[in-house]
Amino acid sequence: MRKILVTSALPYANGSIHLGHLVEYIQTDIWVRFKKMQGNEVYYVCADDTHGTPIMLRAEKEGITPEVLIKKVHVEHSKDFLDFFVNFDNFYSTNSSENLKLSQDVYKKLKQNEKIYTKTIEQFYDPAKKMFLPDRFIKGECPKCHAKDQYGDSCEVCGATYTPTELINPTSSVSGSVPIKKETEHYFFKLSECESFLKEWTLSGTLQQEAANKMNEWFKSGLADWDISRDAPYFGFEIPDAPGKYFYVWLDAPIGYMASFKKLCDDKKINFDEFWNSDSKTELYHFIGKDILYFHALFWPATLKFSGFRTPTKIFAHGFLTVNAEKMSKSRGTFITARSYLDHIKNPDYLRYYYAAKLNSTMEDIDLNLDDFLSRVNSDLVGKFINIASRTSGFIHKYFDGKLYLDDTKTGTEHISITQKCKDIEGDVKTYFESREYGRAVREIMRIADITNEYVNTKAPWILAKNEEQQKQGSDLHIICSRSLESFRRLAIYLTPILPKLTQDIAHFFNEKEFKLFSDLNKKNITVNEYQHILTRIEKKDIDMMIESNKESLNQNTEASKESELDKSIISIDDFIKIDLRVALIKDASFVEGSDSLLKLSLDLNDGRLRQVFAGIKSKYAPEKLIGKLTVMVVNLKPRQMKFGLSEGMVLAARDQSEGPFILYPDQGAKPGMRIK
RNA sequence: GGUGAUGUAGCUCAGCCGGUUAGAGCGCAGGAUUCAUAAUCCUGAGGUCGAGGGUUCAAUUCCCUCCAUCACCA
Repeated sequence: MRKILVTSALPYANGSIHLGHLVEYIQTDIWVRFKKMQGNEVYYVCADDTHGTPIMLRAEKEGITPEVLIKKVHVEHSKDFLDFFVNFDNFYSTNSSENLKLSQDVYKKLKQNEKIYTKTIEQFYDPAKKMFLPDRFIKGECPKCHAKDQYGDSCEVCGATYTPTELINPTSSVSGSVPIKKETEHYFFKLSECESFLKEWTLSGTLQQEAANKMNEWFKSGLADWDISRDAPYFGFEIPDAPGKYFYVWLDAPIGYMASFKKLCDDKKINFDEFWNSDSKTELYHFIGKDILYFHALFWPATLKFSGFRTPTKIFAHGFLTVNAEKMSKSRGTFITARSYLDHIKNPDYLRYYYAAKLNSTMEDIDLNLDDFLSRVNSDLVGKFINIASRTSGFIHKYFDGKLYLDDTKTGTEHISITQKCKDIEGDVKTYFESREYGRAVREIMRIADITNEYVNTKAPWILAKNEEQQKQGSDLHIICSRSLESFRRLAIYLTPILPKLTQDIAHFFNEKEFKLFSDLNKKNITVNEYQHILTRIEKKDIDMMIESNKESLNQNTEASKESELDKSIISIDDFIKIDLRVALIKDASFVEGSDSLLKLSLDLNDGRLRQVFAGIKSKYAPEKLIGKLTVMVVNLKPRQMKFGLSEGMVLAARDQSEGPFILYPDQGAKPGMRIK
């Protein structure tokens, strides 16, 4: 009997659960149900991740406190999980007294172990809002490709990564004001000192091969210390003895696993220390998405290790969900929330089945192909699996009072072999569940469902039933239908971790409350109720409507974002003023040797020096025609080193695809050096 | 840009350490059957295993290059 604690990653309390989240919760829930069916002592905990700037700002925007916001979201999330049969033993919140205490304890121990230090760093600060800004709340021009409106950490256009300080013309997306750089003291965790421990830990079978490879990459580039503090205002936990300093959300989030479990322990009288002491003999598994591997495979074990707790037994990372082979998209209607699925498709077991059929133990992405989803669920579950009961139980009920006949001593081997085939796959199915190769498990189970259908077909009980002799106890008719239904029951038990609701209905059909343990497989006296439809097919129109409604509800957003795109192309007077346009006298102009298009201009702004500008106007203007004329020049353009020399600005000229360039001349009276605005 | 992963029949995927005519489910075509929610069963068509090189007696399977897609870059 093993003692196991399992977690799924904490959903951020800033948005709804969607089908992408559900890959992980369903994957974990299947595993937990499986381990419980084996009779192990298993606890599955999770919590809302409630801290951080985005929560704080969203609450403010909605005109409520963060506490009210996260409570609202917690209710919503809890309902979603419940309705998808994600069976947490406790679904808690990181904003709990348990988490506060544990976070501070962990921190104090890290400090005692000299793993914490402070350092003054320079960060962007929003002077209007009086707060420091996380990278993603600063927008500006990419320093590499000069794409506008990029986040403070990376450019979505060219993919460059940088620090917010490198952005050109940064603005705060909180207040719109120009952020200033400001010094502040931050608290750091000495991750760099944990390298040897982490190498040992991550490379000792705690991670999937691919994840371990990823770790190696990170080790190669060296581990940087981890900034664990944020300045007020911040929605989170204050750092002990550090007024105005808060734990960065990623510090207290994983501790939320412990806190959620602590609450469960207090409620259910479970020994918390047995699971978390450094010498714990229990097992601890974290299911996560591959995107947060860094936090769970580096920070988290290091934090635990150096605060005196046990480290995770294994980290199970999975890939992302795509819908119809593409990233979930709001405009395509494939950004589907859990609630929207429930509203339209209704039965969560369909999705659980489909995910299970595609899940494996790797970090590969999985695809929800909606056409495939429809046909797979309908043909596997309804046509193939449920059909076994549907086509045979009528005879059992009609002639044999609902009782199955499973006496091996009076049954021919060809019939027994159906039972045997079910038994044969039991070991493999369990191994596949254990190793999270659910797709293989499903394939095996469905293979036997096929064999059972073939068996029924070959034996044609409907023909036998016409013979009165066959309507007696122990007849071939009785045997065939009994063996088929027993096979059906066994397969249902195998499928129980995946399909909790459907298999519970099947249990009821067999006059049982539920399939609780794999030992239920050995039940001898099996009876069936009259068969009623347990499962209906998915209808194409429901899927279509789901997509359509997600499009609809998001069209407004799309339109809003289109509008803001337009807004973005409009610049303020302040932006325009930044361009220093001046009247310039062309003192000299000449051809440039080696260039087909350029003229070299010498421009006078009446400020005591001449500026050299290269202009691509050779095709239209002879140098001598230009000398002595006035034109318009951008003065404060960053000088650019060209092959022929430094160009200190540009002159303006009009052109389109077929004509031009035509340079600009100011009206009479304008003088060199005059500002144009 | 760097790193990693993926690319096998219309669709979704399996193919371990290289070895005879490359597999499954779904879909499709033809047939059978009527117990079952037109479900089931049988038969069949469909793939130059992303492209090009290389290693080898032999490569979908190993190596290199390229192309495409995806992810990560704290």
